[in-house]
Amino acid sequence: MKYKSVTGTRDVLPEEQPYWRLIEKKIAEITALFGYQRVDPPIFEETSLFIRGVGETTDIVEKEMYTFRDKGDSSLTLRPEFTAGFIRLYLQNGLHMLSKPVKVFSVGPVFRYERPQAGRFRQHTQFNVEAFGEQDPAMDLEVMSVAWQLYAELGFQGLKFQLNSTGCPACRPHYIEKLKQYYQTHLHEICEDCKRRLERNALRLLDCKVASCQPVIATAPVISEHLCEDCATHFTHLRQHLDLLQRPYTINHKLVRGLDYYTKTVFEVWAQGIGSQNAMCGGGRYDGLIEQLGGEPTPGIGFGSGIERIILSMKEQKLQPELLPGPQIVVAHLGPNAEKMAVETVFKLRSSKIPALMTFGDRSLKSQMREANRLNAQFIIIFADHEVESGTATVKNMQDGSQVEIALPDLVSHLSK
RNA sequence: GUGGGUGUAGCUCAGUUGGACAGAGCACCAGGUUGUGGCCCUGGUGGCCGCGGGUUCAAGUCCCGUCACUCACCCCA
Repeated sequence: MKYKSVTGTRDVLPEEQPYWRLIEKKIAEITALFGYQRVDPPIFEETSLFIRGVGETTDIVEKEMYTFRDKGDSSLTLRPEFTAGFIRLYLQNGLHMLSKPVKVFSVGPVFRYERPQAGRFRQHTQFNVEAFGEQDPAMDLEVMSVAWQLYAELGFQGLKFQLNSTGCPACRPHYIEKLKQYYQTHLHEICEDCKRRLERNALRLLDCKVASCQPVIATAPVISEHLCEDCATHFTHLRQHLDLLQRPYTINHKLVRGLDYYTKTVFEVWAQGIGSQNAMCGGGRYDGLIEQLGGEPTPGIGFGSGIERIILSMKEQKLQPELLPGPQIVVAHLGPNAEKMAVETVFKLRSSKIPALMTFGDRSLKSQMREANRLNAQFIIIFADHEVESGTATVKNMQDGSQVEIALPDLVSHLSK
């Protein structure tokens, strides 16, 4: 085969379309229910937007971005995430002048040059929700609930939030310092990756998966005990809201986000039978990011959820969407005059909004019927010599096998019943 | 970037210690009913056995390389 799809990309075939249609429908319904408006930023932006937005020390920026120069020698990058582009859109189009919060969402492809594995691709489709300009913990609850409701309506069982606070510039540095000090006293016990993390991204130490690191993690200082008063109060109120709604959650001290810009709330939604690596979504608050990208100091919170992962999980959990409807009518024909009648009829049916298709070529009636059967047609209309002479159509019900002869002028009204 | 597994028909896979034209099921096409589907039966289309090199009288089978897929790590949705 000469051409094949690029590593880490995939084709969505007809069999999978019902999943996509269902998820798109639920997204449209739920975002409307919560009052979020759709925006669609372009899929590439100036590279510097992502470098500043995502944070300089993460792998995403260092080696995972699809960065290229265009013919004008501008450095552009296929978006590796949504948030930075959203903020640019928000600032550029004056959405920041609207009353707060400004609540938006989008669905579309994002790109990262990673090694593909289960539920991970170089191009994947992300559902992203953001709320700008509101710091009330009830805002956090609302954004989290959008994600929750999507998975609940798709039929996932045993949903649970994983929740943590990652602090703010006032308190996090102190915590990180404590964490580093602690790890300095356990250097001989930790893995090589963790030694690297200690220098680069100390919070990441906490979700190391190496067995020998687990005892060290277990007795490490916990961030929720080192929050400043502002962050601690915010966290407490969010938990009270979750309790109020009786939404199950686990305080997960090991839950940290890879991107530098997160502050306070970080969360994931887990579903039954799905491991921590298959969190349905990841999100959190980023109260400093908008200012960092050139706006007024503005709080923000959002999440991203990979559609391919949702579908993967739906398949694992045997959550099947309804099949998309097939054509109702197949028009079969034997002989050249009959084919002309078939052509006219199939167009007439479609203009009456009846889904119809005709068979092509000179084929036996048997094979045309097989095709109708395969397509799950409700009716097959047969044209041959007899129908041509009498100006009628033979209409056969594919479910019960009954058939009637209908005068052509009455055909549409007969089938509309 | 690191490590493990796997590459044979459109799909799922068999191919015995290297040995004769490379197989099955499903799918597709045709016939069994020259105007009637699903079930059944018969036949057919379809493979440089991922690619390149090597060993050998002989390679789908063994060796090396490479690419791809896949799982895990790193990182992250």
